[in-house]
Amino acid sequence: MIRNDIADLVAQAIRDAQAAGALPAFEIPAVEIGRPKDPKHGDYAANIAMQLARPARMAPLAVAQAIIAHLPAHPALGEVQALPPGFINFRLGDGWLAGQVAAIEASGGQYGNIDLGHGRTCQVEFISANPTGPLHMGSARNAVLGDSLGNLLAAAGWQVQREYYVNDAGTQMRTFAETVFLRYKQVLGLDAPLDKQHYQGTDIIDLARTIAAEHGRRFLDMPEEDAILELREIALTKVLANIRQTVERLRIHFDCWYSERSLYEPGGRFEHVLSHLRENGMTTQRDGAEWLLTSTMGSDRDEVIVRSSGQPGYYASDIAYHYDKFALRGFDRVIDVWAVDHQNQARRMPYLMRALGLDPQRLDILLYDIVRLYRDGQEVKLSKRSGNVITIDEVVDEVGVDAVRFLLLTRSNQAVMDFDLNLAVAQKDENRAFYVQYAHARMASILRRAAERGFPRERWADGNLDLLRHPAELTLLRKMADLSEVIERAALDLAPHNLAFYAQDLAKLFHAFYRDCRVLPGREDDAAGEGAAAPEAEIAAELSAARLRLVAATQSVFARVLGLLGVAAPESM
RNA sequence: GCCCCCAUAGCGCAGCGGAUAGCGCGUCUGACUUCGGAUCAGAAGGUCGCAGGUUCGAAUCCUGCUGGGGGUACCA
Repeated sequence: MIRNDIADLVAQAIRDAQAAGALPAFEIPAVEIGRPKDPKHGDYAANIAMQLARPARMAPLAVAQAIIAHLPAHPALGEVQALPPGFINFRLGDGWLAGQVAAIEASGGQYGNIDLGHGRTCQVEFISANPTGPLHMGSARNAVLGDSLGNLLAAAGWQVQREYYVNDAGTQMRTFAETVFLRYKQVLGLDAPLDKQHYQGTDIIDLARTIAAEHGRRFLDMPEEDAILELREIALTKVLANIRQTVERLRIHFDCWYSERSLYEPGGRFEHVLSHLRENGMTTQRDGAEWLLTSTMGSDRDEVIVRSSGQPGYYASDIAYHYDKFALRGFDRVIDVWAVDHQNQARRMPYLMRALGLDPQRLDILLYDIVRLYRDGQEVKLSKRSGNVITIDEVVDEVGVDAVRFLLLTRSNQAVMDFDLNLAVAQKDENRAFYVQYAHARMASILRRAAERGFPRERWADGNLDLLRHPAELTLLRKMADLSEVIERAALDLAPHNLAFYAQDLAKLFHAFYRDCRVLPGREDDAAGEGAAAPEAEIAAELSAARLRLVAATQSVFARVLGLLGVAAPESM
């Protein structure tokens, strides 16, 4: 990455300046390279001279000049200058920028990739919504964040595994099964009122109707407990099938669907972990329950691992599941994507990790804030209890996958998201997904046109990139050269929204280039011909070839970024 | 009570301790006989919630306060 190269060059220059006596001896701090906002300050800036002013006992500007005087040459660098109060500004060379077209072509669609992961394994676990009904819009943000994060980490050198944790154990599942049973009885004409704690959603009526159609009245002719258990399995299968379908529509693929219940099978993970913890003296009996001694790991309290009833406690599944992830399946790193209402649980995870003898640094919890849905300016309240739910499928039907994915990625994770169904569906200026996709389609259109006008790829594939010197061309190239830094920032912060903003910026710069720079040989050719200057016509064709390479390269960068976001890159629209 | 998150232009939001705080929408004014006008250019619009502190330098870090959201159980 060019920024790191510059940091290395500066550190080297300081050492050389010290060796030459231009700077006094002092310990060299880490060199930070920033990005100036104002383009006239160049592409990169170092503030090191100001930091060194005190130890060097020199004016910041003089330090900066001494560093520049000893700066080794680098092919990417153009002008380098010192400016008050002591910044060193670096400008990328035009030739190097133009050469990025070739670098993009050679990257095989992987331009911008970096290597933070060094091939280590990283599991991203996301969605993991209770399988008690269709996925609703709250899960959509989770889905899109998790999936894009997976793409991003893969681009950053991690070996990514995507996992959906199926909460098919516990009391929620029990309540769900009871609700299905009651609805089933209702469908068959029996009086079976729901209780307050049961799921009120009408989707379960449909579910019960289907089950009644397939299985008849047979669940009425067996002990109620048996009926509930059997219905639980049937309903679970159907709900999961529905969830899988929705997930596919969102263009998400999970490598593994992990059953919570499997943790509690005889001889399963939970038993294994529990005995492991007991052997290590990490549990104790108190008030009839068994507690995990997280207080010895820095927590303000212990956690119940086995309730006095004999049932596993709240954190039992988390303990067994994460032990499985790290100690048994051996992921180097795990990221759990959770909604902000799990913040307390998230805060306790590091202590659980320590109690398990695992390094908490290997686990990241990505907390994101809620989604508020609006229609016609009115908030649509989601409430599972009342059964008022807007499903992902409904919104995708209305808005389309691309708008849903893009819009959900245009907020930072910890900002509340207001999602207006009408705006998203309007597909006008408000919809940024369309703006970005339009830019890609326009590039595709230009390349199609070139071929139609007898200028196919073979004729411009080796166009002379040194002709790319127009400010609009160079600005576009600068932005593309940024991609690896955007990927780095987004991967380090677990913040895919950086990519969504980058895509918009890039689209804007492409449109500016399109405005200022004619790509296809057209009127400019004719004008040159009228002036009886045949060589100029030839130059126009060469310039056109260079620009076609630039357009094709830009298109591939766009496809890449849209791919990381999980948004389609259409050839036309 | 305690803990976490949020507060930036009329509205919606970006912004890794750096230079004149940006983007979109909205408003106003403009741009197609030429590659996609689903586009582009220009203008107006800010005491970065308030008050202190750290720093050569703070929207960014620290403390306190105000306002909004969330979390705090042998419930999941």
